[in-house]
Amino acid sequence: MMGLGNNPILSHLNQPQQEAVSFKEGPLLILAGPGSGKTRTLVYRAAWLISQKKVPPENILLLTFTNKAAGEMKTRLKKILEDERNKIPWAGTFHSFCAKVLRLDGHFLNIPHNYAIYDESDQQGMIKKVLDNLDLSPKTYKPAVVLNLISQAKNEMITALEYPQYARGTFQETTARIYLKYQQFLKESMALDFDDLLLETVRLFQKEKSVLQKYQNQYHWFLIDEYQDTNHTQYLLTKLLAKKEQNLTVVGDASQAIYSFRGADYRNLVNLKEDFPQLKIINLEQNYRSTENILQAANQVIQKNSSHPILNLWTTKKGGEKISLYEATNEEEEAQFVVNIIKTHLLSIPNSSLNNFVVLYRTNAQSRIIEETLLHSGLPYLLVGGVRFYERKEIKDCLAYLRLTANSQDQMAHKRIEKIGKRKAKKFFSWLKKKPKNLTSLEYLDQILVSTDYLKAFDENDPQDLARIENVKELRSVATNFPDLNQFLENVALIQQEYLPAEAFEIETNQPKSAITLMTVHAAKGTEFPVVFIVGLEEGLFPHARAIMEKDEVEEERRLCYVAMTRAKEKLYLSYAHRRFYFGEKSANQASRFLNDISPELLDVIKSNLV
DNA sequence: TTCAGTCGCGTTTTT
DNA sequence: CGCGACTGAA
Ligand SMILES: Nc1ncnc2c1ncn2[C@@H]1O[C@H](COP(=O)(O)OP(=O)(O)OP(=O)(O)O)[C@@H](O)[C@H]1O
Repeated sequence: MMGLGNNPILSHLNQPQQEAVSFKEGPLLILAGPGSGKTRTLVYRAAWLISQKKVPPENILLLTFTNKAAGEMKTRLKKILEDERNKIPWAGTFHSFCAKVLRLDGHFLNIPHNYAIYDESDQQGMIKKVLDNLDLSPKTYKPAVVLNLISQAKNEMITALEYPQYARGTFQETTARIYLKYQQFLKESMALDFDDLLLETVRLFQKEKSVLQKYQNQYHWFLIDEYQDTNHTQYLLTKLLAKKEQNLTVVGDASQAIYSFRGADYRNLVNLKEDFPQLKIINLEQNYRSTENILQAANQVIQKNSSHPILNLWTTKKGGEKISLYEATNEEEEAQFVVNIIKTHLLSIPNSSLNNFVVLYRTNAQSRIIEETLLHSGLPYLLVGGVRFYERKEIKDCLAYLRLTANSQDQMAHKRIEKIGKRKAKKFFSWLKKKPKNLTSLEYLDQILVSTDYLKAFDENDPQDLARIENVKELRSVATNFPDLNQFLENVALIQQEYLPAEAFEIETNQPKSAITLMTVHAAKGTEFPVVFIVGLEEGLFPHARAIMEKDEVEEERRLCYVAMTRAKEKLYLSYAHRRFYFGEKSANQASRFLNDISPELLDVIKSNLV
């Protein structure tokens, strides 16, 4: 046998990475900081299993944090496996996996195969309906707040029937009543919300051993990324699935846990030790992404946290450029600074691509001013997240028709169709009555568009209407990729903000267009860019005002800042504005506490010259 | 049934 | 400030 280092797969990895990739069997936890190659190791491990250990790809389950990340991992895996006619393992989020399981085997829990998946706005609509039904005011019982409590309960596997036991105080007691009715309405609608997907799958596995066995026999190897951001139900799923074969590889970093607001708990990482006593832990300490200066500054920020371990990192990229800090007078000037710097970069490095730049911010609202300034300068940008494609009126209208076509009990889709217009609804329902069976998603969509005269109301000369027509066309092109209607709707529900508009790609090459990326820090998880801007580093914004009361929440903001900084490979720009419009009011802000934690030698401070 | 105008509320972060 | 939800007029 040849030495491990000569192996075509292992030769691209350092020593501890090789150890992880070629780890024989049993539970394995890779704990490592940002840029140390965790994701890379996971991909190579899958490749190793397939090409060296001859594990059939269909026996491997790859779970990621977003479906986009799953897509990227599949692409990288294909590249590594090259000409081998290997298939690629199934890869997706916990939610997608569960959706698939319930589609197939949900009937054991009386979940029909054509169940609907309710997103945030469907959930809110449902809660409003419940409040109406129980004669409660949506002012006292804000749907978002109630939903948050219900979601927390579901994360802990507490059902509507059990919730009253745990409810404390009038608000929670009323929430218990709402929760019960909410579940009843969901059931009537044959619908599940996001949390239900996880919870019901756990219930299914616990209740119906034969189903669990079926999946345990199908999957023998489990590879899970970003484990620090899993919640309790996801932990239970991991345990149930991997218990039998024990071949579990998990990667994570507590310092990058940023989703606790959604029930995630980084302690799931160490909890694995209890449920998998054989657990082997491997640390990766070499960072391949950032310069020494960037790593040092990021480390100075995260060092203030005391609740979780902070993993060591080193790099061979000694020194590097200093971190620039810009103190702007207001948010307009801050945005102008970003644009000016990018322009300067482009001039000094003629062929440098706009894809090298990312602008990160704490809240979505901050993107507006950056967008406006970029638009004004003529520089193309790509907004990740933001007003999502699937949230546009015309798209939601089309989807409501399709949803009711798939599942006639879907109350929220029904309500929306009524709201679109009585006349169109009438036409739609008469079509639905004699609706042909077994058409493709696209055929259904086209028949609906024709029978409701949906596009007739739009005026092609009105640019806004034209955009709507274009959007519907784009929906048609997405539909061609998912001929099965249930799968199409499932994909739409689970992809949500991950969807990139077609205009983001070059027509001929299908490569992403050259553009500056704009996104929230949360959305930036797992990415890397040569040049990173973090804007709005002000007390009250980052850390956010709603997170500065509790120690745990401040620590999470700090981790968020750490994640943001460690996205940068070569150059990091930090900025804040002394004054900023907040809800239409001007407010004065101090520099973020995180900036004070970075030692001055690492910083190059640029003061606004326009004061 | 539709649309224009007003009010009020909100911004953390998202599968 | 900007958007969505609601209301009243046609
Ligand atoms: N052994 C290696 N040789 C060369 N490059 C490497 C090696 N390991 C990792 N890299 C590179 O380092 C960068 C970071 O890797 P990766 O994204 O896998 O890290 P990560 O630990 O998952 O980061 P994060 O925690 O931020 O998601 C990538 O560009 C990757 O290609």
